[in-house]
Amino acid sequence: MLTFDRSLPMILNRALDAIMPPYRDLFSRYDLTEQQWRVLRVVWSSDKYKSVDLASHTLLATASLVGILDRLEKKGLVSRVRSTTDRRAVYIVATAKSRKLEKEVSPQVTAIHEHLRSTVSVEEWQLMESILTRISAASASSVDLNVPAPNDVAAS
Amino acid sequence: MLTFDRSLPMILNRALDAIMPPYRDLFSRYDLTEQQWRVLRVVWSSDKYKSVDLASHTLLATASLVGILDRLEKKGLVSRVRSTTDRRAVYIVATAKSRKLEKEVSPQVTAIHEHLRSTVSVEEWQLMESILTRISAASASSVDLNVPAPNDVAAS
DNA sequence: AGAATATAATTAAAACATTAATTATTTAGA
DNA sequence: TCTAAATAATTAATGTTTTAATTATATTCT
Repeated sequence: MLTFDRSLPMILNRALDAIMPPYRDLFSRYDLTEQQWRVLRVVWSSDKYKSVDLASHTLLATASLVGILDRLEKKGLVSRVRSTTDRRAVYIVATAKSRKLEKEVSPQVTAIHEHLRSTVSVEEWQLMESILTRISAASASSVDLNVPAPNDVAAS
Repeated sequence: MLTFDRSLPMILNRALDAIMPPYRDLFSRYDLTEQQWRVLRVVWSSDKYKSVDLASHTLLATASLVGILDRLEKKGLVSRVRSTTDRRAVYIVATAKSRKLEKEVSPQVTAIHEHLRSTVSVEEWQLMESILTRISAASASSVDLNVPAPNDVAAS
């Protein structure tokens, strides 16, 4: 029988609960939140990023991004540049200051990750990753099934 | 080389992002949030629960719990009963109204879970669960290492 | 061209998260 | 016993999430 403790959401939340504290401790030493770090990580990976692309890569809703970007901008870590070709769009770019931060923090993040990695074998790690990826993919596509196709018409 | 996309926090967050929408859709049909559901699930599993025990079973901070319980109480789904033996403690008990809700919603939650379960083999599911549990346990204990033991004295 | 539709970013409001401080009560120790 | 420390619940302040609505600009279609 399924107990609440062993439901997938609780398994995943418990794992996140267990692994995040070292990351959060590190980030807070640099006055960053976990979400701010997530945004920076993606911004650093490319020259330019639209908010909408940031959202998909960080798994943050665009509405949440607005406030996070406001605070990052206020700290001088990113700047917003209005696109000239599509004036609705805004590009988010990393500042020199944030590049310095990246060099300082990234190695420490890597160290935390390596420690996590070392707690199980390489094979187990890959297996876990592939299983979770498969469950995720299956869920995502089954959600899509509930969304009417472009030319779909309600039963009538 | 480690890419951000494949870090454990992102793998876990992506999985949660993929699997939660069906649960959230269901809960919102009953005007419940995910966290409210989590609290109810635990409250239903026993006659009495102190806030502090609810926190550990739901993975919610006690400070967050206060507001969630306020709203559940306002909806008439739980009530707070001050303990007579320890007047600091408050027991959270399920109301008859919330028991009705349980009977209606639980089967649908089970259905979502079974669908998730069916996307991978039983062996894979068990493996994933055990690997994540092991990583969680290892992280939790390594966090403890940074916390002074009861009789610990700072190096001097 | 002009109207309907779509898209990008933002705002608004309610719920929740996180950290630190506070209140009330209980327990432990000198 | 009386005080210091621990515990249970709460409050406060700041940051984030979620859903829905809004603004501005682009695109599509006739």
